[in-house]
Amino acid sequence: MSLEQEIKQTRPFKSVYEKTLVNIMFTNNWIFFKQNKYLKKFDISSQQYNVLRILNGQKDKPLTINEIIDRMLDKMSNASRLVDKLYAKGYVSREQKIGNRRACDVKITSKGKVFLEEVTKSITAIEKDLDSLNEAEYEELNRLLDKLRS
Amino acid sequence: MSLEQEIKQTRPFKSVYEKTLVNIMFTNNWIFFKQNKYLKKFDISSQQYNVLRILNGQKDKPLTINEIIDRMLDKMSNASRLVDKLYAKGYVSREQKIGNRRACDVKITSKGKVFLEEVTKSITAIEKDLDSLNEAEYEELNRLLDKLRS
DNA sequence: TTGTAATATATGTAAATACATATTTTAAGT
DNA sequence: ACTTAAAATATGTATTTACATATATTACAA
Repeated sequence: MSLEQEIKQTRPFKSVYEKTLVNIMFTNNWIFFKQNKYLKKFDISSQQYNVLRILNGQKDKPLTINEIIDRMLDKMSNASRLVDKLYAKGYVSREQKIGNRRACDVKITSKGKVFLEEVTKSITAIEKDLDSLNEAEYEELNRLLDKLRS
Repeated sequence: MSLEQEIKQTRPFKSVYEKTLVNIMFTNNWIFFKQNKYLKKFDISSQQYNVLRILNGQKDKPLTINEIIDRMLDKMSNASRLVDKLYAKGYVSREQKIGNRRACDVKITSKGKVFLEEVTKSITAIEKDLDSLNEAEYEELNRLLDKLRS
C-alpha cells in the first residue's frame, strides 16, 4: 500500500522531500512494532536488545558505557540504566576498568549469548516472510539513506 | 559517512536486509533529533506536532480521536492525551460530535494554525541545508520504502 | 424492552525516556 | 602539591509511553 493510503493522507505532500521524511518515520514505526511484538515475548525492550547485539558483536572485548552509546542507534544518556537492566537479568557483566576507575568494562555473558541467539533466531524466522526487496534494491536503499544523511 | 562508520560497526552485517533495518532505524533517529532540536524551542513534542499537522491537513473538517490515530505515524492509544495537551495550549478545539455522543470532533484553532505555520517555517528553513538527494532519488527512496513494507 | 456486545474515548499505573545535575576519578596547568 | 577542568558514569525528576482497564454511549438481538 502506498504511504498516502496507509496514513490516509488526502492531499499530496508539499514536497517529495517532506514525503520521504514521513515515509522513513512511518517505516521505522512499522519495523519497531513488528520487532517489538517478538521481543516482548522474551521480556526485553528494543533498546536492551540493541545493546546486547552491540556487545555480542565485540566477541570478548568489553566496552565502556561511552563506547556503547557511540554504537547505539539513538544516542541517549541512559545507557547506564539499560546496562543495569541487562545486568539484573544476568545477560551482561560489569566491572571497574583496570587503569581507569571511572570507567567500567561491560561484556555479554554466556547466558546473554544463549538468550540473544534464541531471540534472534525467533525474529529472523519471521523476517524471512517480509523479504520483499531483492539484493540490489536493499543496497540501493542503503545507499540512498546514507546519502540522505550526508 | 557510511552507516558502519557512524555506529562504529567493525564487522559486516549478517545480511544486507539486516543492515537496511538498522539503517532505517538509525536514519529515523537522525531525523528525530534534528527535528526535535527545533520543536523544543517551541515547547511542543514531535507527536503533538504531528497531530497538529494532521488536523491542519483537514482544513476545517474535524476529526475524531480514532481518525487521528488512523493517520498517526505511530498508532499508539494515547492520542486522547496528546489532544489534551494541544487543547490546553489552545491549538485545538474539542467538542462532542453531533449524532454520536461517544465521539468528539477535534479541530485546529486559528491560534493553532498560526503557531504551526511559524514552526514549520522555522523547520523547513533549516531542512533546505540537508537537501542532499535529487528529485529522482527521493522518489526512488520512497518507492523502495513502500515496497519494503509490502 | 432488556440484556449483551461493540464502539469511542478516558483514566490508572508501571515502565521508559529526556534532560539536568551530582559524584567520583583522572588530567593538566601553574 | 594544589587548584581547576575534564571525563565517565550514576542519579533525580518530570514527562511520555505502553498497556490494561474503566466509563459512557450506541447497536443489535431475542
